[in-house]
Amino acid sequence: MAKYTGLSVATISKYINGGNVLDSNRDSIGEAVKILDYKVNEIARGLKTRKSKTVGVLIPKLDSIFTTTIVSHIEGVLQENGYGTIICDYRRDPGLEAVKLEFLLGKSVDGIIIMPLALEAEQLQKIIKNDIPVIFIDRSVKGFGSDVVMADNLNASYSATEYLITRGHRRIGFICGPRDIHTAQERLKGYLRVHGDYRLKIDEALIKYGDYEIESGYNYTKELLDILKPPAAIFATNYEMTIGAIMALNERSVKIPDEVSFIGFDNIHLADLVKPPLSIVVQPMRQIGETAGSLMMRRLKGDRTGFPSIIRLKTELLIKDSVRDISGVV
Amino acid sequence: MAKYTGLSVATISKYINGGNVLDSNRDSIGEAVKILDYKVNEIARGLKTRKSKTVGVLIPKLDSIFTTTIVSHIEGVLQENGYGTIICDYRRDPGLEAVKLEFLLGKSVDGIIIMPLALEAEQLQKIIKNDIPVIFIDRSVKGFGSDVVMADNLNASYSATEYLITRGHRRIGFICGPRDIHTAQERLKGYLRVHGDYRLKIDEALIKYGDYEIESGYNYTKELLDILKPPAAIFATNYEMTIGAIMALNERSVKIPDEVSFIGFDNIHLADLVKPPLSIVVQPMRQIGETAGSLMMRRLKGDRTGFPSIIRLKTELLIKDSVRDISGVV
DNA sequence: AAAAGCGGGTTAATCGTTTAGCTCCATATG
DNA sequence: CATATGGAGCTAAACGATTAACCCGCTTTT
Repeated sequence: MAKYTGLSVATISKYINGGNVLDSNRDSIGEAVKILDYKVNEIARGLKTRKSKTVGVLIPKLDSIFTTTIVSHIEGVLQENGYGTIICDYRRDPGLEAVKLEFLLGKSVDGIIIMPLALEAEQLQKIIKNDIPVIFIDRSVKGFGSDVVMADNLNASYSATEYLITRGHRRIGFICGPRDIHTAQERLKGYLRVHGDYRLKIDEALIKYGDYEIESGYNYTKELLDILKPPAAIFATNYEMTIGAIMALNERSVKIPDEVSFIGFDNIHLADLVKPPLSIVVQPMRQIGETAGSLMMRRLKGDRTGFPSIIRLKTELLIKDSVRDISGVV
Repeated sequence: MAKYTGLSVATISKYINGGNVLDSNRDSIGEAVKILDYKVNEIARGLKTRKSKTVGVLIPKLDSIFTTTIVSHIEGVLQENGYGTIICDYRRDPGLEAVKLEFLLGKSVDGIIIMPLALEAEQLQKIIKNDIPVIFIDRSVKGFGSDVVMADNLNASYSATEYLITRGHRRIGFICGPRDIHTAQERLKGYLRVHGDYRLKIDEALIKYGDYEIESGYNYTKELLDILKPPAAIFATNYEMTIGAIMALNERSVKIPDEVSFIGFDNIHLADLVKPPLSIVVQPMRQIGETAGSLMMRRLKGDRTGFPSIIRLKTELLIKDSVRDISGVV
């Protein structure tokens, strides 16, 4: 390049990075770029600027629509800004989670977006010594002050449960996520709070702690059906457990909503696939991804306004035909 | 590092890259690594070796289990080998497809794994001027000699259709993918070939060309139900169209398999979710991902044996209860 | 005993950028 | 007219590794 134009590399660097260059030179460099098909070598640039123009995305699993839809939109925003997205799936393995986090840092990513599982603040602190931006999605890590983008899980669960209550349901089976996951705690809180607000007693037997996998949705639904006074409604609180619950209900030939009313989570496709169409809590996956992506871009540009910001995005309760109104029935 | 040990950087480089170093020095360097918490700067290394230790993965959509499961296993293999996976979702947009491909190359990836849509050989040739390894998954690009890893679509479709035929079905609705996609062509070939082998006539009205989206599965299923002599069985040939088909059948309250027999594709979760459980053609997603990943690793190591290799992986026909045996019925 | 071989080290160039600091020249200012 | 001012370009040093070329001294070979 320098040779072709007869200019020094410094001038060319100026041209590329928008410095002052004479029009005539500007033209000749532009021409050279075309002819030599010049592309900046981002690696060399990265060495100098200590920026790799990539961000790492660390997620628990890549085979769940919820996660991948978010990732897809993160990737979209980042790519528009010239940033690459290095993805790491830790397969819900706490060991891998830390390993892959280190791996990402080894690749000198400029920022990290994490959907954490078992990661703890201390550990994070140790692994991430340079202060690159970290954004959590869906869940946060206690004691680690950082931006978080998540759905408003508490209200999501509150209003779904409230919907059941106002339709006359009093015994509502609740298939919850793991006790140690923040999202799950929030969803449980919503369930509990609405019971309090409506002065309803809580029957612990109706609360099942699953592990967010199909299997547990399946097993706990069966358990719920088997207790002495089975619930008149079941609320499954994530994508996979919704699938499992439906499998169990189908297997037992339980009629929805005649015998049991049902509300699921996330699984918007599923909603219309089974008969009758299911009422579903829908998380704003696209919005979560885009918000996380653009927040990351802001942080990468050095804008620390509002740090650490906790962004809760509204969920939607999609009403279909899987809930029976028994409020009139005595 | 060099300062700490009193050795030259060259010696340290040898240590890192496995050259001959005196035991005593080896120890002291090892100690220095610990104390200084030294990590090789892959960017600097990349500048010299012209390797970024990252592989680009270009896919049409990140919100389909089929794709993401594959990506997840690709990522797994690559990560084990120290390679990062930069992902790009082109959202089934041919424009974006080329743009993101260039983007990936701009990030100096060492190799590229593509699930192509509209990309053509010529275009590819132009974009990829340096001869980095390219591996196609699921579909190939005509005229571009490169490794391909895919499911054996022809046989998959052949045996699913054959299964229907041997159960007495003669009019089999076939919801095919787009005419210009190789995978879809292969699946169609299987359908046609088995008809030939069994000396059955083909009714063009039973073949619907969808676009691999839910919507088209839904619409074409309805169309199939509406023709004068509707098919006794329907075979949907991808994940999304299987969902759509089931939605349509549900909406029309068509009983499976009493009124219509059904075989779906890929959607293994769905299989048990609906009543009755669906028979499904299952692609070996994990195997596709792992094969593509390790093939990429081999190519990156310079092993060109068998190039270009076209790897077809066996699919499985998962038999459940959605097909009625009418071979005895006259 | 001299030559050859080799293990283990060093030096210095290099990869392709960015950037601080300098020079040069033209224009504006007092 | 002498002096600031500042635009545009250049030089050269970095960034942190790899690597070719070379050197030293010990062992082995003849």
